[in-house]
Amino acid sequence: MERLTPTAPYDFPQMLRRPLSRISKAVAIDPETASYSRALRLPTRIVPVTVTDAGAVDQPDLRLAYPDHLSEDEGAAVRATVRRMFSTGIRLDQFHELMSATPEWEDAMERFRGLRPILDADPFESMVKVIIGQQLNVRFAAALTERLVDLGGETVEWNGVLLPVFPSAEQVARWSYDELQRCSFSRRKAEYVVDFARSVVDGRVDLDALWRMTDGEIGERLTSLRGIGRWTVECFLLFGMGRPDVLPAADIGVQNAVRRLYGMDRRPGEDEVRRLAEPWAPWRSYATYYLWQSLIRA
DNA sequence: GGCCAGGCTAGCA
DNA sequence: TGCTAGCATGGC
Repeated sequence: MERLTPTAPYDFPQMLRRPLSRISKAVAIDPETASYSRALRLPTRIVPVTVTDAGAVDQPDLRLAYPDHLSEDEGAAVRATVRRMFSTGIRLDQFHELMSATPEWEDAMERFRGLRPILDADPFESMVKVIIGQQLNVRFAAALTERLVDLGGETVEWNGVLLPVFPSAEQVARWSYDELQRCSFSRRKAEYVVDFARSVVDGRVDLDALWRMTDGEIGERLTSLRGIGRWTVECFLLFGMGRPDVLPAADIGVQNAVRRLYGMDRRPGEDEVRRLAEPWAPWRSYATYYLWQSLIRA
């Protein structure tokens, strides 16, 4: 058991009550004990991890457990991944300070105090989930993601439980479009997902290289692939790369949430959202996440 | 039953 | 560059 020492405020129980789209079969959440378990895919092996919090919002005590037979390098990789996924290095107090200057945000900032997104474990998984989420209601998107995990069929044993593992790019690349269509994927969505996996496997897309790129460079690289547009890249930057200042201003959900928060009589357009959001920089990703939350927990 | 959902592509002006 | 039809499916 290792301590992860995030900065306060940090509301772990609230983070576990996430929007449906971020929950898949590959993640086991126990609300009773406030614990989060899943398998991580390292280059060398699959590693199950469990994260718990024995503290409170203003004194978080986040802890990480994983099997003790890992090498030093593997342990370091697991710790780095979990720290990134659980946003332990983010100074959320600065975000709260910034947004508290806007009266429209007062209620949301109080309700969501300490809330951070739980990011995806790796870029491949993230992109696949975002492509699945295009233009679909979140519930159905979550169901499709579960079927994808089922199709992979891989599990790892951890504390007496079998944890399903999100399929690798190599696995998905071998599937046919038909296989995904039988899981209720549209033909196009099946093509987008499988083709993306194939471009990762054959090296046309270097996911590791993305970490060293700017948001703009990542967008340029990824939107050149069929099925990946601006919205998809923005969500990928948010949930896959953990970039802090992304604003999907064309997103219907963001527009609906802004409309409600600001008491508008119609849905604002992309430009209007962008203008309104200027003062939220450099925290526009967190503002976006809180807006989505406000829709789900209305 | 119809409209909508945390869009994208291809085709056209 | 900017607009639009078509896509596919489940939720409500």
